[in-house]
Amino acid sequence: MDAPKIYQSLLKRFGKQNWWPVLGSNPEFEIAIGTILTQQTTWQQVEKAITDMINDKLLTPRKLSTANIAEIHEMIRPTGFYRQKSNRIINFSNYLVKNYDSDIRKLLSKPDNELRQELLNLEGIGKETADSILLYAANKLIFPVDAYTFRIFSRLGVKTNSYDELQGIIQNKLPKDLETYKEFHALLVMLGKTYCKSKPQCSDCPLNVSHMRTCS
DNA sequence: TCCCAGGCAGGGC
DNA sequence: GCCCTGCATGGG
Repeated sequence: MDAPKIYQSLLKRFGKQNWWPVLGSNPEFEIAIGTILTQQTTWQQVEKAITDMINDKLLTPRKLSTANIAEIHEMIRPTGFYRQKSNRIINFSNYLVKNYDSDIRKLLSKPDNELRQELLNLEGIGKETADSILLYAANKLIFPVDAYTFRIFSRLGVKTNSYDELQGIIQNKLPKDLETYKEFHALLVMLGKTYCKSKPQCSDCPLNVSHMRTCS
């Protein structure tokens, strides 16, 4: 059972997920900030924080780069790790102001490899966050590998803890199509939340049950 | 009460 | 390179 078949099963079971939801008028920047805020938390908390920032007209590189840090703390507190995340989004905003005239699209229009490496050099942006920005904000054919993806593929027999290896396996099998990439990542998260927490919950799993029962 | 969430960085080895 | 820990709030 490889990536395209898993994708079809999940799409049939859960339907389209329509990631990445955007609430304001600067989609690319909002998605990038969202990828930082959503680290190790739920989307519901991120939505609260983003809504607050939009209502206070704070969600622009210039505003965030000069805002009172205490104000940012209050806005994003629900997402957890708020002191680290504040520093990360301020640093990212400063970077855009200084190097890209506050226009994230100038950064996102760079070649894939160059852009990815540049994102990885920024504080608080690791592989999954960088790849989420590449896929959802820059519309590049790059697949983000998250903890659920490791867990699900491991239970299906693809046992690796190498991000690059699993990403390569998925990208080699998946149709080269943006919507497929975006939906498959979102669907894996949906499957994981529903059936694949650290303790196996395999009953009624849309994937092959005998495979999923080999959970560890 | 305990576990978990759409990770990352830094240290030890 | 891999493994561990701190970071923090909120919901089930």
